[in-house]
Amino acid sequence: MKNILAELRKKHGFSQDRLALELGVSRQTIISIEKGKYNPSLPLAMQMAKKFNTTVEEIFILEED
Amino acid sequence: MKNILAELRKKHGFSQDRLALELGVSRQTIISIEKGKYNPSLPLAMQMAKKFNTTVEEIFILEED
DNA sequence: GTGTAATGTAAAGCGAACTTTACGTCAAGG
DNA sequence: CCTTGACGTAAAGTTCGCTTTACATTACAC
Repeated sequence: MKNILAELRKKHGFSQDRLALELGVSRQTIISIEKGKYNPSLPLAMQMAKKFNTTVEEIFILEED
Repeated sequence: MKNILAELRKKHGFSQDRLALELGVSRQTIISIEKGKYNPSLPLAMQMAKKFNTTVEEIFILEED
């Protein structure tokens, strides 16, 4: 899974810290997801899509196994 | 989080067993998600959307806290 | 040069997602 | 009847998502 979260976040003028706050998660969580260390949970992914007025599929790219 | 997975699955003529097989997860996982016991991981949710030619947002409904 | 904002790493701990195994129910068909 | 398919529950174990804390780096302001 790749994602364009960092790009989207910057485009909307958020710091990692502020985004974390608004999504109700820790800054570590944002960093780890942006860096591809792990995938967000489904509800978190959906909150992100909602916040940036887009869809889960546009932020996260499903790759083949 | 609510979801219409069971409905979609039946509409496409899959048993829980067969869907699990095609998604590469256990039948327990399908049952638990349909019953709302827990949320799927993001990649699993996206595979489901892909399989049913729809989007994550149409299968899973984000609720407020 | 000292502060402070933004980004990053690391590690320990907790609960959630998922697996495997095993057993129970109920309906339909032979 | 008895089997077989589809659905369900339960419990124990592993891995992953997320938290908290603490510390390092870079860059820009004053």
